[in-house]
Amino acid sequence: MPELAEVEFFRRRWNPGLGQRIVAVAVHSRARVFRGAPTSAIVSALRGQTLLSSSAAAKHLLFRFSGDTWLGIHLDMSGELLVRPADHRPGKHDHVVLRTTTHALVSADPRMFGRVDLHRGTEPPPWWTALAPPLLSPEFTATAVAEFRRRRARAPLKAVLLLQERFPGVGNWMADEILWRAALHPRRLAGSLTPAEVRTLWRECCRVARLALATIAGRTEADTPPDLNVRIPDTWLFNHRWRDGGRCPRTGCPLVREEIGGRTTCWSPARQKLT
DNA sequence: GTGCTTGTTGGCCA
DNA sequence: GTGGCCAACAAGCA
Repeated sequence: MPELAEVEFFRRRWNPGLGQRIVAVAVHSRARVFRGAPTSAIVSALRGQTLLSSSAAAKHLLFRFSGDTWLGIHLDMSGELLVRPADHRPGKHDHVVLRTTTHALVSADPRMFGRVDLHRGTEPPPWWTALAPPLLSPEFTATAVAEFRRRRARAPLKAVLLLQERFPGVGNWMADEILWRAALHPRRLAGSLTPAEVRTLWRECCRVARLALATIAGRTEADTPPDLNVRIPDTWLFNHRWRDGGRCPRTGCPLVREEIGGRTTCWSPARQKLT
């Protein structure tokens, strides 16, 4: 589920642990999420350390602890971070539980496509520094989008927007939202865009990232993912994309769903033309 | 039981 | 070498 803004939302969920000492660590030792780091190393590295800060970038989370210890979490499709009372008993899908004296910081992931990584050192791990510049950074320019489009000229726009090396944090629904706002058909080949269309695409990438962060990342702790749709205005494609018989909020015409680039894609034929 | 699922990766192929 | 496409990963839900 989590894309850019949802990842940021989950990052904030662990804020009650900031500045707190981890008094105990519980892990689900056989879970697939630990394929990047042995659970014994995670337990011994984090126990007794203090959570100093956290960051979210693209679909990744990085938590910095004292003792030059870092915990990376990728939530992938079904991961979620939670805060529970200190005496929380781990459920079936709670793979990491970091206990402070007041809270339990929980990382859960039913499908286990996500991963948990441990890093030791004064600097953040290499995979973190190698992430593409965020959509809202000065490095994410219309020129960079134009250059990338030239390299991926023969791929449909939908598939191109999902490439994290240029559009970090963009997932399925964000890609559809961006193309819908830019009035570009998801099947258009990236190489076919005019310079003006490239600029529009870039602008809508930034706009959707900003809107998503403002709307989703700032939700309160009481909000849970099933309530997500409630908070999102009906003027977005988001609220209509999965509903059978959904209609385009701008034209009122029926929406279409089809697989493009290997992913279910929703668009408004009245607004997004192929030619 | 069947058929879906908002992500990523590696292997295959053009 | 580059880039597009697909299956696989695993569990829950309708």
